Amino acid sequence: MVKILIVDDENDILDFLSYNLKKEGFEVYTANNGKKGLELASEIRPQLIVLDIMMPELDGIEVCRQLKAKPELSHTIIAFLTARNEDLSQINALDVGGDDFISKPVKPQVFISRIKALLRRNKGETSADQMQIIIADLEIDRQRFQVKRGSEVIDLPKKEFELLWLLASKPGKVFTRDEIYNKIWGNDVIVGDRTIDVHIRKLREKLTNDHIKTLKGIGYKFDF
Amino acid sequence: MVKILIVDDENDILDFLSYNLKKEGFEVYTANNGKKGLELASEIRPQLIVLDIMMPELDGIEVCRQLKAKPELSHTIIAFLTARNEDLSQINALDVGGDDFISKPVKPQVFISRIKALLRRNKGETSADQMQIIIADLEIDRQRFQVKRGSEVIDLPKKEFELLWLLASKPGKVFTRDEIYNKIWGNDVIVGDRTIDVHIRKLREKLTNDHIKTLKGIGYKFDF
DNA sequence: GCTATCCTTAACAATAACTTAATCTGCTTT
DNA sequence: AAAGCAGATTAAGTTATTGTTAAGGATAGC
Repeated sequence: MVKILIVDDENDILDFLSYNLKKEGFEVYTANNGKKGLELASEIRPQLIVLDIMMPELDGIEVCRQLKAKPELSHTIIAFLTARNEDLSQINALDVGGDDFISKPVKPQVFISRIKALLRRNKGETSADQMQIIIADLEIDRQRFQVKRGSEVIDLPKKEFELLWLLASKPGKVFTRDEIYNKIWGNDVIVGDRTIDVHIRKLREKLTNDHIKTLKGIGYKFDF
Repeated sequence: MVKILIVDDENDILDFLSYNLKKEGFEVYTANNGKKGLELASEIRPQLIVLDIMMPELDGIEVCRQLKAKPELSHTIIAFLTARNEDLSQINALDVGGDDFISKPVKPQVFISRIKALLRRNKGETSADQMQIIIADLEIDRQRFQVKRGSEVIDLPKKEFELLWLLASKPGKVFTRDEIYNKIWGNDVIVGDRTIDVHIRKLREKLTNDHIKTLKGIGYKFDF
């Protein structure tokens, strides 16, 4: 049975996430502050810990740091909960050893599917390069050149896949057209103005979800 | 008489699988939850257990773990039933001691032939390296350089066999042409552009089933 | 040495993926 | 409100990559 620990200072959120995870058959533990979280983690050794970043006293980042310091917990999967606006803390949290970010407000379905995807990912290999990006409701699999949304599998042709991979590799970052050209086509290849647009369009069509956002005059970004 | 136990929470599936196995002359038992499954298993000692992974309360993985803990059942063959999308959980289930995965929706013919293949396999040795891959409706046998589909036996020449073996060893993974060259011909050997295609074509011709998929500009993958 | 099977090659055909071009749409600017 | 701009949309080319076929060379078994 997979054990999951949730650490958040808001009891409502604990209840809500806990309920949804239990419904999926997980063994769920909760803690409403960082200190208790650390103690519980040592005791129960969960496979995965959901950590709210913004907490009084011991914040999520610090809890994560201390978890990683304990050998028995250093390989536990960490999923951070972030408020929509504090997205810049992502970089910091990744440095500290987090595996994923889930932004509040949390939709149950998205939450569950990311938790499952994370658990799955860590079973694979000891992660060679990065072969997978888990983001929003998508699982982008470089090994298969395909994208999964829940149970739906979407095969993508090469250029479309590379484009999605690029955008999703730094969610939120705006890529200019030039950047995209350089990374996907290479500096020397010259293609017309509308080529990217067409690929973007096809991606949007296939990932019905509207994650790719246009910033006019600037570029594109993956929004989640 | 070979005894088979099926554990699944959906009665429709129990009936369906049960019917097909009985038709083949097996002695079939069923349980519609993990707990009953464990009890029945201890009682009747089946040679093979078909276990649905996704079940409420006690899931298939956990049932398997508990089965393996009982000495009298630790050598029982376990075949997991998985939903199409949760294929990555395969790795975990194999860790836990599963012998095979059968993905839903189940086709009767495929189901039967895999069950038979599993029973056959366990007669032989205690599995040296890996000498056999059982996937989809195929049984790929490295010792004989041949493939079985149901009762049909297909002999393959070396290169074709190696190619199939490679692709089937990581189902779903895309192998680039370069990877294929390196693994099958070796880094130094240089063969023309069309060589792989021709082998692929011959494989497709022989395995009438259409498992080998082309991703243009990327490579080939075994799709199941 | 003869034969059969396997492997590779080459020429050509087929096709999916990619690019382009022409036309729209919506927004901003003046 | 018209013009101008940037991107969206479509459908129609193009091209690169793969499929197909047949034939010749290699290898092994007899």
